Amino acid sequence: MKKENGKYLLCPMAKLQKIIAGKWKVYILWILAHQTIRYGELHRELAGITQSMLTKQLRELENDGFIIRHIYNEVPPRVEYALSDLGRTFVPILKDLNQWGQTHLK
Amino acid sequence: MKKENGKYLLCPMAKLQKIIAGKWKVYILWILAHQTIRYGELHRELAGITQSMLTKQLRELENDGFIIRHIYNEVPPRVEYALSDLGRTFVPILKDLNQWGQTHLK
DNA sequence: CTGCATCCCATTTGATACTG
DNA sequence: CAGTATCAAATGGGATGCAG
Repeated sequence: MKKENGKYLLCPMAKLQKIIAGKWKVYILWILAHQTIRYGELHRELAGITQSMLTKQLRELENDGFIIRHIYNEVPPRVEYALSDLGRTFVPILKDLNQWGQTHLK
Repeated sequence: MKKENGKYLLCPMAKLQKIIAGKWKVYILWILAHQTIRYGELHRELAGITQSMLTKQLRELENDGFIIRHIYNEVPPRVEYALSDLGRTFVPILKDLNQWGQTHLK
């Protein structure tokens, strides 16, 4: 590992950590990694999350550039969420995390 | 991805997420990934963390089986921290996270 | 040097009700 | 259906002082 000014280069981890720090972020990304999904279905998959929290997490992921929100002008309203290009680059890591968890956290 | 009872298998991620959720956990692991280190030096590397917080995080990582605490009966007291076998299995993921951050979070 | 105890604040998360 | 608003609760994190 490289050092700089005698300190470890922790910076690259900093932003990344904030992304996966939330209680639901990785779950949301993990679901979106496999499919585009509507708000309502996402809410059902994430048993336990409240609507307000889900909305908040989705907004943050959107602002961080990880996901894309597609609004259809229909009645009833329909909104779909999908990974962005950036989000897709993160999928291999999600798979590794999942694999590690299955292997080591029995 | 496999489903079970109509829900995604999020469980493997659950415990893992709690480990990396803390504000300092990944940093501590990242430093320990490269060397065994004393409490004091770790405290200096992690600029900004308070002693009580560092102690707390180290205890949690120890309880989770990620790190090992080695106490030397000396005066002045000396305590060294190192990754456990389990902790070392997590190093590749830490490297991937770091690499991803450097690539995508400029 | 290592690290515990106490108090305190900020942020995060949750419960509930309501709306276009 | 897909949210927003409001309030309450839990948690995380920090400041400070003390101790073996």
